[in-house]
Amino acid sequence: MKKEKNKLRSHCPVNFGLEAFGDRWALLILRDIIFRGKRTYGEFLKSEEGFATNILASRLDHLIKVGILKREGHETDGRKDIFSITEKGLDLIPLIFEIVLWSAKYDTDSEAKRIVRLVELIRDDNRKISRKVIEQVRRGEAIVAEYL
Amino acid sequence: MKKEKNKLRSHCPVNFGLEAFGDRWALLILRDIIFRGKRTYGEFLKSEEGFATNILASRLDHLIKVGILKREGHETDGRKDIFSITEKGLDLIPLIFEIVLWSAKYDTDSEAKRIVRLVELIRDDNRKISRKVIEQVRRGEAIVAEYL
DNA sequence: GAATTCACTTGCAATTTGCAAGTAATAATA
DNA sequence: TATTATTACTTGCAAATTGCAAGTGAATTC
Repeated sequence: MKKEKNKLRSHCPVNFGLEAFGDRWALLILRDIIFRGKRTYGEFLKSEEGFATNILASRLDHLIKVGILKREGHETDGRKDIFSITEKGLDLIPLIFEIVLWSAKYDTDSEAKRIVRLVELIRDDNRKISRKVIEQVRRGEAIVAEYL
Repeated sequence: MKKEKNKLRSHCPVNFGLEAFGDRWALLILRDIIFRGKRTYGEFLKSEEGFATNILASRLDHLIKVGILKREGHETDGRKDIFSITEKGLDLIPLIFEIVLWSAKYDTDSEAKRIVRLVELIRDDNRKISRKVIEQVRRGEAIVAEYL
Protein backbone atom coordinates (compact mmCIF):
# COMPACT_ATOMS: atom_id res chain seq x y z
CA MET A 1 0.00 0.00 0.00
CA LYS A 2 1.66 3.14 -1.25
CA LYS A 3 1.29 6.56 0.16
CA GLU A 4 0.31 9.05 -2.50
CA LYS A 5 0.53 12.53 -1.13
CA ASN A 6 1.72 14.36 -4.15
CA LYS A 7 0.67 17.81 -3.16
CA LEU A 8 3.39 20.27 -2.38
CA ARG A 9 2.79 22.66 0.44
CA SER A 10 4.15 25.43 -1.71
CA HIS A 11 6.29 26.14 -4.72
CA CYS A 12 8.64 28.29 -2.75
CA PRO A 13 12.01 27.07 -4.01
CA VAL A 14 13.25 26.41 -0.50
CA ASN A 15 10.18 24.37 0.31
CA PHE A 16 10.33 22.49 -2.97
CA GLY A 17 13.84 21.36 -2.24
CA LEU A 18 12.98 20.37 1.29
CA GLU A 19 10.06 18.27 0.19
CA ALA A 20 12.23 16.51 -2.37
CA PHE A 21 15.33 15.75 -0.34
CA GLY A 22 15.03 17.62 2.94
CA ASP A 23 14.79 14.61 5.11
CA ARG A 24 17.43 13.40 7.52
CA TRP A 25 17.79 10.10 5.76
CA ALA A 26 17.46 11.15 2.16
CA LEU A 27 20.63 13.21 2.11
CA LEU A 28 22.51 10.53 4.01
CA ILE A 29 21.68 8.10 1.22
CA LEU A 30 23.07 10.57 -1.28
CA ARG A 31 26.15 11.05 0.86
CA ASP A 32 26.68 7.29 0.89
CA ILE A 33 26.52 7.20 -2.87
CA ILE A 34 28.67 10.25 -3.50
CA PHE A 35 31.32 9.88 -0.83
CA ARG A 36 31.32 6.17 -0.23
CA GLY A 37 30.30 4.69 -3.55
CA LYS A 38 27.45 2.69 -2.07
CA ARG A 39 24.83 1.34 -4.43
CA THR A 40 22.73 -1.34 -2.74
CA TYR A 41 20.15 -1.51 0.00
CA GLY A 42 22.43 -3.67 2.10
CA GLU A 43 25.29 -1.20 1.83
CA PHE A 44 23.13 1.72 2.88
CA LEU A 45 21.86 -0.29 5.80
CA LYS A 46 25.38 -0.55 7.20
CA SER A 47 25.76 3.24 7.55
CA GLU A 48 26.94 4.43 10.91
CA GLU A 49 23.81 6.49 11.54
CA GLY A 50 21.69 3.34 11.49
CA PHE A 51 18.80 3.26 9.07
CA ALA A 52 15.71 1.36 10.11
CA THR A 53 14.95 -1.12 7.34
CA ASN A 54 11.48 0.21 6.60
CA ILE A 55 12.62 3.82 6.65
CA LEU A 56 15.42 3.06 4.25
CA ALA A 57 13.01 1.34 1.88
CA SER A 58 10.53 4.21 2.02
CA ARG A 59 13.20 6.84 1.47
CA LEU A 60 14.66 4.99 -1.49
CA ASP A 61 11.17 4.80 -2.96
CA HIS A 62 10.67 8.49 -2.37
CA LEU A 63 13.96 9.51 -3.96
CA ILE A 64 13.12 7.40 -6.97
CA LYS A 65 9.67 8.92 -7.17
CA VAL A 66 11.08 12.44 -7.24
CA GLY A 67 13.69 11.43 -9.81
CA ILE A 68 16.83 11.80 -7.75
CA LEU A 69 17.67 8.09 -7.81
CA LYS A 70 16.94 5.28 -10.18
CA ARG A 71 16.72 1.57 -9.50
CA GLU A 72 18.20 -1.07 -11.77
CA GLY A 73 18.74 -4.78 -11.42
CA HIS A 74 22.26 -5.93 -10.69
CA GLU A 75 23.91 -7.27 -13.83
CA THR A 76 24.91 -10.64 -12.47
CA ASP A 77 23.25 -11.00 -9.06
CA GLY A 78 19.49 -11.12 -9.43
CA ARG A 79 18.91 -10.54 -5.74
CA LYS A 80 20.49 -7.13 -5.73
CA ASP A 81 19.15 -3.81 -6.87
CA ILE A 82 21.50 -1.06 -7.86
CA PHE A 83 20.42 2.39 -6.77
CA SER A 84 22.15 5.05 -8.72
CA ILE A 85 21.96 8.76 -8.87
CA THR A 86 20.33 10.61 -11.73
CA GLU A 87 21.43 13.91 -13.25
CA LYS A 88 18.87 15.60 -11.05
CA GLY A 89 20.53 13.97 -8.06
CA LEU A 90 24.03 14.84 -9.23
CA ASP A 91 22.95 18.47 -9.28
CA LEU A 92 22.59 18.25 -5.52
CA ILE A 93 26.32 17.86 -5.09
CA PRO A 94 27.08 21.59 -4.81
CA LEU A 95 24.43 21.81 -2.12
CA ILE A 96 25.80 18.85 -0.22
CA PHE A 97 29.23 20.45 -0.46
CA GLU A 98 27.86 23.62 1.11
CA ILE A 99 26.62 21.53 4.02
CA VAL A 100 30.09 20.04 4.35
CA LEU A 101 31.65 23.48 4.33
CA TRP A 102 29.31 24.81 6.98
CA SER A 103 29.81 21.79 9.23
CA ALA A 104 33.57 21.91 8.76
CA LYS A 105 33.43 25.45 10.07
CA TYR A 106 31.13 24.90 13.01
CA ASP A 107 31.64 21.34 14.21
CA THR A 108 34.84 21.27 16.21
CA ASP A 109 34.88 17.48 16.03
CA SER A 110 34.03 17.30 12.37
CA GLU A 111 35.29 14.41 10.36
CA ALA A 112 35.69 16.97 7.64
CA LYS A 113 39.16 17.17 9.12
CA ARG A 114 39.88 14.02 7.22
CA ILE A 115 39.09 15.71 3.91
CA VAL A 116 40.81 19.03 4.41
CA ARG A 117 41.88 19.22 0.79
CA LEU A 118 38.36 18.75 -0.49
CA VAL A 119 37.00 21.31 1.96
CA GLU A 120 39.56 23.80 0.71
CA LEU A 121 38.59 23.15 -2.86
CA ILE A 122 34.92 23.65 -2.05
CA ARG A 123 35.65 26.88 -0.22
CA ASP A 124 37.77 28.07 -3.08
CA ASP A 125 35.33 27.25 -5.86
CA ASN A 126 32.42 24.97 -5.12
CA ARG A 127 31.11 25.05 -8.67
CA LYS A 128 34.40 23.97 -10.14
CA ILE A 129 35.09 21.07 -7.82
CA SER A 130 31.44 20.04 -8.04
CA ARG A 131 31.75 19.73 -11.78
CA LYS A 132 34.69 17.40 -11.41
CA VAL A 133 33.03 15.31 -8.74
CA ILE A 134 29.81 15.09 -10.71
CA GLU A 135 31.75 13.57 -13.59
CA GLN A 136 33.35 11.07 -11.28
CA VAL A 137 30.15 10.03 -9.59
CA ARG A 138 28.39 9.82 -12.93
CA ARG A 139 31.01 7.30 -13.96
CA GLY A 140 30.29 5.39 -10.77
CA GLU A 141 33.52 6.34 -9.07
CA ALA A 142 32.51 8.13 -5.89
CA ILE A 143 34.89 10.75 -4.55
CA VAL A 144 38.37 9.64 -5.32
CA ALA A 145 41.44 9.49 -3.19
CA GLU A 146 43.07 12.65 -4.49
CA TYR A 147 40.72 14.69 -2.34
CA LEU A 148 40.97 12.65 0.80
CA MET B 1 9.91 19.64 30.15
CA LYS B 2 12.83 19.92 27.80
CA LYS B 3 14.14 17.23 25.56
CA GLU B 4 17.85 16.80 26.00
CA LYS B 5 19.17 14.46 23.39
CA ASN B 6 22.44 16.10 22.69
CA LYS B 7 24.19 13.17 21.15
CA LEU B 8 24.96 13.39 17.49
CA ARG B 9 24.60 10.24 15.47
CA SER B 10 27.89 11.00 13.80
CA HIS B 11 30.32 13.78 13.07
CA CYS B 12 30.08 13.22 9.38
CA PRO B 13 29.78 16.78 8.10
CA VAL B 14 26.64 15.99 6.15
CA ASN B 15 25.02 14.46 9.20
CA PHE B 16 26.13 17.31 11.44
CA GLY B 17 24.45 19.83 9.21
CA LEU B 18 21.30 17.79 8.98
CA GLU B 19 21.03 17.45 12.73
CA ALA B 20 21.49 21.19 13.13
CA PHE B 21 19.15 22.56 10.49
CA GLY B 22 18.03 19.63 8.35
CA ASP B 23 14.44 19.72 9.32
CA ARG B 24 11.56 20.73 7.10
CA TRP B 25 10.59 23.53 9.40
CA ALA B 26 13.95 24.82 10.49
CA LEU B 27 15.01 25.97 7.06
CA LEU B 28 11.61 27.49 6.40
CA ILE B 29 12.09 29.66 9.46
CA LEU B 30 15.43 30.78 8.07
CA ARG B 31 13.83 31.44 4.71
CA ASP B 32 11.23 33.60 6.39
CA ILE B 33 13.93 35.64 8.06
CA ILE B 34 16.19 35.95 5.05
CA PHE B 35 13.69 36.43 2.26
CA ARG B 36 10.75 37.90 4.06
CA GLY B 37 12.29 39.76 6.96
CA LYS B 38 10.18 38.01 9.57
CA ARG B 39 11.27 38.22 13.16
CA THR B 40 8.49 37.18 15.50
CA TYR B 41 6.67 34.01 16.40
CA GLY B 42 3.42 35.40 15.08
CA GLU B 43 4.96 36.30 11.75
CA PHE B 44 6.40 32.82 11.29
CA LEU B 45 3.02 31.30 12.12
CA LYS B 46 1.49 33.06 9.16
CA SER B 47 3.72 31.28 6.65
CA GLU B 48 1.95 29.62 3.78
CA GLU B 49 3.22 26.15 4.68
CA GLY B 50 1.40 26.28 7.99
CA PHE B 51 3.45 25.72 11.13
CA ALA B 52 1.76 23.97 14.02
CA THR B 53 2.19 26.22 17.04
CA ASN B 54 4.01 23.67 19.14
CA ILE B 55 6.30 22.63 16.29
CA LEU B 56 7.21 26.23 15.63
CA ALA B 57 8.06 26.76 19.28
CA SER B 58 10.16 23.62 19.45
CA ARG B 59 12.02 24.44 16.24
CA LEU B 60 12.77 27.96 17.40
CA ASP B 61 14.13 26.52 20.64
CA HIS B 62 16.24 24.06 18.72
CA LEU B 63 17.70 26.65 16.38
CA ILE B 64 18.57 28.79 19.36
CA LYS B 65 20.14 25.83 21.12
CA VAL B 66 22.41 25.10 18.17
CA GLY B 67 23.31 28.78 17.85
CA ILE B 68 21.68 29.57 14.53
CA LEU B 69 19.14 31.97 15.99
CA LYS B 70 19.06 34.18 19.03
CA ARG B 71 16.09 35.45 20.98
CA GLU B 72 15.78 39.01 22.26
CA GLY B 73 12.96 40.96 23.79
CA HIS B 74 11.20 43.46 21.58
CA GLU B 75 12.34 46.99 22.35
CA THR B 76 8.96 48.51 22.93
CA ASP B 77 6.47 45.64 23.01
CA GLY B 78 7.13 43.40 25.98
CA ARG B 79 4.92 40.62 24.66
CA LYS B 80 7.00 40.07 21.56
CA ASP B 81 10.25 38.24 21.14
CA ILE B 82 12.55 39.04 18.28
CA PHE B 83 14.22 36.04 16.73
CA SER B 84 17.26 37.00 14.78
CA ILE B 85 19.88 35.14 12.92
CA THR B 86 23.41 34.72 14.23
CA GLU B 87 26.61 34.70 12.19
CA LYS B 88 26.43 30.92 12.25
CA GLY B 89 22.97 31.18 10.76
CA LEU B 90 24.01 33.76 8.19
CA ASP B 91 26.61 31.29 6.98
CA LEU B 92 23.76 29.06 5.86
CA ILE B 93 22.76 31.54 3.19
CA PRO B 94 24.98 30.06 0.46
CA LEU B 95 23.46 26.67 1.19
CA ILE B 96 19.92 27.99 1.07
CA PHE B 97 20.79 29.65 -2.22
CA GLU B 98 21.93 26.31 -3.59
CA ILE B 99 18.54 24.89 -2.70
CA VAL B 100 16.90 27.77 -4.53
CA LEU B 101 19.06 27.15 -7.57
CA TRP B 102 18.27 23.45 -7.66
CA SER B 103 14.55 24.02 -7.25
CA ALA B 104 14.55 26.75 -9.87
CA LYS B 105 15.99 24.21 -12.26
CA TYR B 106 13.72 21.28 -11.44
CA ASP B 107 10.40 22.70 -10.34
CA THR B 108 8.54 23.78 -13.41
CA ASP B 109 6.11 25.74 -11.27
CA SER B 110 8.74 27.31 -9.10
CA GLU B 111 8.13 30.67 -7.61
CA ALA B 112 11.80 31.21 -8.24
CA LYS B 113 10.46 32.63 -11.49
CA ARG B 114 9.63 35.69 -9.52
CA ILE B 115 13.27 36.18 -8.55
CA VAL B 116 14.97 35.44 -11.84
CA ARG B 117 17.59 38.08 -11.28
CA LEU B 118 18.63 36.64 -7.93
CA VAL B 119 18.72 33.12 -9.33
CA GLU B 120 21.02 34.33 -12.09
CA LEU B 121 23.31 35.98 -9.60
CA ILE B 122 23.45 32.81 -7.52
CA ARG B 123 24.21 30.70 -10.57
CA ASP B 124 26.86 33.14 -11.64
CA ASP B 125 28.61 33.43 -8.29
CA ASN B 126 26.87 32.18 -5.21
CA ARG B 127 29.66 33.24 -2.88
CA LYS B 128 29.64 36.81 -4.10
CA ILE B 129 25.91 37.38 -3.90
CA SER B 130 25.79 35.55 -0.58
CA ARG B 131 28.29 37.98 0.86
CA LYS B 132 26.11 40.90 -0.16
CA VAL B 133 22.95 39.32 1.15
CA ILE B 134 24.60 38.35 4.42
CA GLU B 135 25.46 41.99 4.99
CA GLN B 136 21.91 43.01 4.29
CA VAL B 137 20.34 40.43 6.52
CA ARG B 138 22.84 41.19 9.27
CA ARG B 139 21.58 44.77 9.17
CA GLY B 140 18.06 43.43 9.47
CA GLU B 141 17.09 44.19 5.92
CA ALA B 142 16.09 40.86 4.38
CA ILE B 143 16.60 40.45 0.66
CA VAL B 144 16.03 43.76 -0.96
CA ALA B 145 14.02 44.72 -3.96
CA GLU B 146 16.91 45.03 -6.35
CA TYR B 147 16.97 41.26 -6.68
CA LEU B 148 13.29 40.69 -7.04
C1' DG C 1 -10.69 48.01 33.55
C1' DA C 2 -12.11 45.20 29.67
C1' DA C 3 -10.89 43.35 25.47
C1' DT C 4 -7.17 42.12 22.52
C1' DT C 5 -2.71 40.59 21.22
C1' DC C 6 1.14 37.75 21.76
C1' DA C 7 3.91 33.77 22.72
C1' DC C 8 3.47 30.08 23.99
C1' DT C 9 1.51 25.21 26.54
C1' DT C 10 -1.55 21.33 26.93
C1' DG C 11 -4.37 17.45 25.48
C1' DC C 12 -5.18 14.18 22.31
C1' DA C 13 -5.83 11.65 17.92
C1' DA C 14 -3.29 10.43 13.98
C1' DT C 15 0.87 9.65 11.76
C1' DT C 16 5.63 8.32 11.64
C1' DT C 17 9.58 6.03 13.56
C1' DG C 18 12.42 2.34 15.12
C1' DC C 19 13.04 -2.32 16.35
C1' DA C 20 12.54 -7.26 15.81
C1' DA C 21 10.95 -10.73 13.25
C1' DG C 22 9.36 -12.50 9.24
C1' DT C 23 9.21 -13.60 3.84
C1' DA C 24 10.09 -14.49 -0.96
C1' DA C 25 13.40 -14.69 -4.47
C1' DT C 26 17.97 -15.69 -5.95
C1' DA C 27 22.68 -17.50 -5.21
C1' DA C 28 26.23 -20.14 -3.18
C1' DT C 29 27.58 -24.37 -1.00
C1' DA C 30 27.67 -29.41 0.21
C1' DT D 1 20.35 -31.52 -6.18
C1' DA D 2 19.27 -30.22 -1.63
C1' DT D 3 20.40 -27.09 1.87
C1' DT D 4 21.98 -22.95 3.59
C1' DA D 5 22.88 -17.89 2.87
C1' DT D 6 21.98 -13.49 1.04
C1' DT D 7 19.33 -9.80 -0.43
C1' DA D 8 15.67 -6.68 -0.43
C1' DC D 9 12.33 -5.97 1.41
C1' DT D 10 7.37 -6.30 4.57
C1' DT D 11 4.82 -6.70 8.84
C1' DG D 12 3.61 -5.92 13.60
C1' DC D 13 3.80 -3.17 17.33
C1' DA D 14 5.41 0.10 20.96
C1' DA D 15 7.19 4.61 21.37
C1' DA D 16 7.90 9.11 19.70
C1' DT D 17 6.48 12.94 16.93
C1' DT D 18 3.09 15.71 14.53
C1' DG D 19 -0.83 18.53 13.91
C1' DC D 20 -4.98 20.52 15.49
C1' DA D 21 -7.88 22.88 18.81
C1' DA D 22 -8.26 24.90 22.88
C1' DG D 23 -6.36 26.92 26.64
C1' DT D 24 -3.09 30.24 29.64
C1' DG D 25 -0.78 34.18 31.37
C1' DA D 26 1.53 38.37 30.58
C1' DA D 27 1.59 42.87 28.12
C1' DT D 28 -0.85 46.22 25.39
C1' DT D 29 -4.59 48.75 23.54
C1' DC D 30 -9.03 50.70 23.85
